[in-house]
Amino acid sequence: MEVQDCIFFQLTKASLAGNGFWTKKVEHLGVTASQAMVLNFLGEEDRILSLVLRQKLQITSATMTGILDRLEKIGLIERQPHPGDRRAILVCLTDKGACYAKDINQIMVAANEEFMGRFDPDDSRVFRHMLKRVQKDMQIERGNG
Amino acid sequence: MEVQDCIFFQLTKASLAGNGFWTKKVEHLGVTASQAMVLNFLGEEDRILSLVLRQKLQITSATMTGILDRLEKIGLIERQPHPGDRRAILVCLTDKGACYAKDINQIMVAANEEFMGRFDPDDSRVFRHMLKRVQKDMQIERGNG
DNA sequence: AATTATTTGTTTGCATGCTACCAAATAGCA
DNA sequence: TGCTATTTGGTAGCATGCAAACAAATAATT
Repeated sequence: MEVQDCIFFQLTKASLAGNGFWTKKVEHLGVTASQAMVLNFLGEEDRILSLVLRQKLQITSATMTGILDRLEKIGLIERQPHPGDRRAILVCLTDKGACYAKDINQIMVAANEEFMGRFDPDDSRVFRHMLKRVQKDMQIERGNG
Repeated sequence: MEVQDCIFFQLTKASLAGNGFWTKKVEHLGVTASQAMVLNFLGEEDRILSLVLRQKLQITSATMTGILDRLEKIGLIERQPHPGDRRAILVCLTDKGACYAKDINQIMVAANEEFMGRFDPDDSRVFRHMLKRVQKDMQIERGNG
């Protein structure tokens, strides 16, 4: 079979295409696609356990560490100690980070509409449904790192 | 909006899930998901221009260089000079690489069937169609690197 | 209370992916 | 022919992603 017909190839390329689109929408803020996702999540639930954050975003702790390092470096988040558990960390938005998170949420809504708007609504619905199933069925246990 | 409902997030996660599935199918050969894609393509068209290869696989020359380096290191491909153009390179399978390519193609067919088989055929069709559209519409000019 | 097991986040090392830049070779045009 | 533009593959630097190994802290067990 040809590579172009391989579902794994198609998934990879579609993902990179979507990611490129999303990157262009947030790069003027000086953040990457993944960083923007983290900020958006913190905009909903600030002062959150790092553990919860990475479970929601489905990334390993190793990946999380790097992203938080960079967000902290540019002054958008802070790591704060957890009062009841000295192993754990609370991830908090700075004032600047909170502004960014607000912007990013609006950008995200608009980008999703722009990206999906040109497709047939029924196709879009099936597409979303399939993506979620693929994601869930294959989901790996992401306990620790 | 929530991150989980963001199409870019969903695409990324579905892609990683699919990639993880594919990786497991080929890792016993000692190659990665991307390396397996390259080998599979060479199984169809051996002794191919590096340029053509990276256009078909839609990767930059920078990425291509790394993948070819690693495949060459484990003795599955060779870089050969192009007779008519001293800038260009011909990518060739070794004997061992040709065997691997053959195996990988069979694995690919089986993995695609296993991965997609559990979905409704109509949904699968829409899914494939949407993936291709996303990929094509967003396609970036990948001239050089 | 003391030992063991688990959890949390970091570090290390690897493989992709990108952009930007570069040297060498070829192509095009004056 | 000689100069410029383009093409080709490579390098450097960065950001994710992963698994595996760790230190520190907490939980569980004896």
